[in-house]
Amino acid sequence: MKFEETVSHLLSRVATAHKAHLEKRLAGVGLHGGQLSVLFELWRRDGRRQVDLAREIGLATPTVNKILNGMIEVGLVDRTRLEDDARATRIYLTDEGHAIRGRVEEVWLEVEEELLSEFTETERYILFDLLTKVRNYYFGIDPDQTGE
Amino acid sequence: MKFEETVSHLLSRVATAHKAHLEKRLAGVGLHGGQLSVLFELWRRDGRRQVDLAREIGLATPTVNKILNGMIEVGLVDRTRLEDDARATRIYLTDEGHAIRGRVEEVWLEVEEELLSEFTETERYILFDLLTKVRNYYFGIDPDQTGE
DNA sequence: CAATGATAGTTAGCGTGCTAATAATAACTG
DNA sequence: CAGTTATTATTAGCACGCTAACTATCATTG
Repeated sequence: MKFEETVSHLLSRVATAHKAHLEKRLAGVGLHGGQLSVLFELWRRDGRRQVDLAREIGLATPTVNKILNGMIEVGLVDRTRLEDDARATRIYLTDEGHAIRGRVEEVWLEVEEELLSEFTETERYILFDLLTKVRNYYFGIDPDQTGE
Repeated sequence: MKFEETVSHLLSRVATAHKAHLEKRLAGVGLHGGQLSVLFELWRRDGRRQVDLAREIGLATPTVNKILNGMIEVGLVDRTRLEDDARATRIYLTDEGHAIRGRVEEVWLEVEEELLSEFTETERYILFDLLTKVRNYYFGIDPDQTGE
């Protein structure tokens, strides 16, 4: 059997390569990959609970917790306890968390453009469309029916 | 700016979701994701040096080293020192390393079919083609010219 | 209102990826 | 052939993803 000719194998290779590539580029603005995925969500809406962030990003809560600890250390976000629910916390962007957005967008556009330069206009559209389908496939799977 | 509408962001989401999905499926045959990528390469050709495996798979040598240590522990491969070069080692599949192949192929076909069931015949071909382009983009970048 | 169950965050521990730094050996060069 | 350079494997240490297990709190229900 030729594993190399499967979409799954291709996806795996592309996945790690893409992540490694992003990591290198983000180093220029002092960010890590995981931090960026959280920032994307916080830039959309501030002051949410960790569990809500995690669900939206599609990561496990311990993963988000660890990433947030790192972000608090470098001063990108603050963690505030809720008054009406002592279990939960709200995550707020600091001034630095807001300020870094411009630089990140620059890098992001560069990365996107460099990657897309390999493709024609039509291919870009199709690639986006097909990847969206793959994403929906994974995030559409009901977690309760995932296991056996 | 809408990060969600970039291919890079889509790729990131799909990347982690796909890897997590693979990991769950592979648990059924007692394998981890990294081990599988090494197995793919060893099934193609046995008895290669770690550095050659790493280059072919597209991983850093310390990463491959760690994965191999785990595989030796569970008895999938053996590590042999070269006689004519005391620095290098050769990695050989054990009987178990060969034997597991059938079960892995079954799982692999399942995963592939389930994912592809979302797509038409034409879309599958295009998806494979576009992902191949992305892979070539990342692995075609000359490491010497990567930096600034 | 006491007991039970659900929820939020955290800790511990593992596998996978990286870079930087070491040690040992091979290869090359003056 | 002595000294430098290059190569191979390894170690240490970090980020990121997961599950399992724990604590604290809230909600529900007897």
